[in-house]
Amino acid sequence: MISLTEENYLKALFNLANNAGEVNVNELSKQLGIKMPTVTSMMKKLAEKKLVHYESYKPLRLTEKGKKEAALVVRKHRLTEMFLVDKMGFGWEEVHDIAEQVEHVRSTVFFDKLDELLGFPKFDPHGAPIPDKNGKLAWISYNKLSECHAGDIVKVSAVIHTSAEFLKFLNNRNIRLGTKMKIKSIEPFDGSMDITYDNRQETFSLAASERLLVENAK
Amino acid sequence: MISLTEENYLKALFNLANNAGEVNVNELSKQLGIKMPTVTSMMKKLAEKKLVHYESYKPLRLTEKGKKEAALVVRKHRLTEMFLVDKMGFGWEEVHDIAEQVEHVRSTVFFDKLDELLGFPKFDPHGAPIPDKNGKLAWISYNKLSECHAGDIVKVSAVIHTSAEFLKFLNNRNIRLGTKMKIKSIEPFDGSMDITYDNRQETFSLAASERLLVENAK
DNA sequence: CTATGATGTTAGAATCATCTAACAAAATAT
DNA sequence: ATATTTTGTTAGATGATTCTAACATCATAG
Repeated sequence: MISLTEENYLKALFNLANNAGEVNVNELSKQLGIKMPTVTSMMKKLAEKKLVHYESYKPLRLTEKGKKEAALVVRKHRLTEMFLVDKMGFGWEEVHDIAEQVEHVRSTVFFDKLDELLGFPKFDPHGAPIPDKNGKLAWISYNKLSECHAGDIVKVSAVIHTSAEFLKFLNNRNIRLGTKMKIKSIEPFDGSMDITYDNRQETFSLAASERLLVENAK
Repeated sequence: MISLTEENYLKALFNLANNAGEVNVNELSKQLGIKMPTVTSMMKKLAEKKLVHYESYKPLRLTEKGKKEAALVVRKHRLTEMFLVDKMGFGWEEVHDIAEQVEHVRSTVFFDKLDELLGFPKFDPHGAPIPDKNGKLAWISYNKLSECHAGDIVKVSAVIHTSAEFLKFLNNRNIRLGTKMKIKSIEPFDGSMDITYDNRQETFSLAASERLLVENAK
């Protein structure tokens, strides 16, 4: 049995993992708001349970089992977010904190029902993919807006590290998933971008353009 | 701040309280599946927090503050049950365990939204009244079916101590809230009742008739 | 290539919710 | 009215999750 606390560590590991699947103790500690020594001891415990590969002074990695369990928590989180937005009428900036709580409900039927009522969605309201019941994730490789070039025409596909502040920033500018935009120019000094979309003109800082995932829109 | 554990104790006290508002340590212990010494120490803690009146060897009573907090937990539970049945399509016998988990979500907006989507219901799927946002409960005095007499015509209004087994028992006999029934006769030996409704004829044991609350239906 | 700062670990303590064993009070039955 | 059973309390221990203080290792900037 995986406790609520353990679920939170697994989810954080899953979300923080880089391409190599590695996470530092320090990062994890900051993400969870829990001191490093506590994290270390929890990692030892999760290693005992074969959920994490742990070696002193080495980066943390989820085992296959750990990845699956983590993905199932993420699944519950994202299904919940989707339900809150689609069926209950919440804004995409409001749902993270609520889903953070609902995700710990232990009832397979409950989440199966959410899934069914939503028509088995593949992505959550922020464009993040929803793992399937086996913890498998259909990865689609979007590009960061920040890595695009002047003249590119792209479509907003997902948002990363979604904070309520950033989502409100997007709401204020009327940007949502699917918004098609053209990159007018990029300021070499600080990487800020001039963008046009929907007859609007906005300038995005690098901080913003790094958090928007886009697809080519011809 | 009231912990999840404390919420469970408060809710159990609320549900078990007799007319005088009293609950024994032993009852509470059985209800929660927690040993008596643990209950005693939690009662001292809740007394510190002014949520319970506690005196050694005396029955337990919620304070006014405790009653309000307990009612707010019950409110969350019953709103959730209502939502699960009305908006998500669960059967009334399935929802208790799920609601038991969802009720601990800490988000006022979430439950306000449930309330709104449900049209501010006054009763849950089992006929139990839903406390308002101030913890106030519109008590309606139904009668137990077991206290009715031969010849009475009554309408099922609520179900008490709803266990999944009892609710399935009712489902199997096609009994739901609003079912109108006539008491044909009562067996003096064991209190079992012969009942007719919807062109059916059934015999109810005392155990069953004590758990159905009814209103006079002329 | 060492000094310094950042990162990670160990040791020990605190808090919460739980338990068992032993004792005490209250209720009940003879 | 005493013995027995039921109910309730005290004392002390356990496991989970967290902390702080002190120490160890790693990474890096001179």
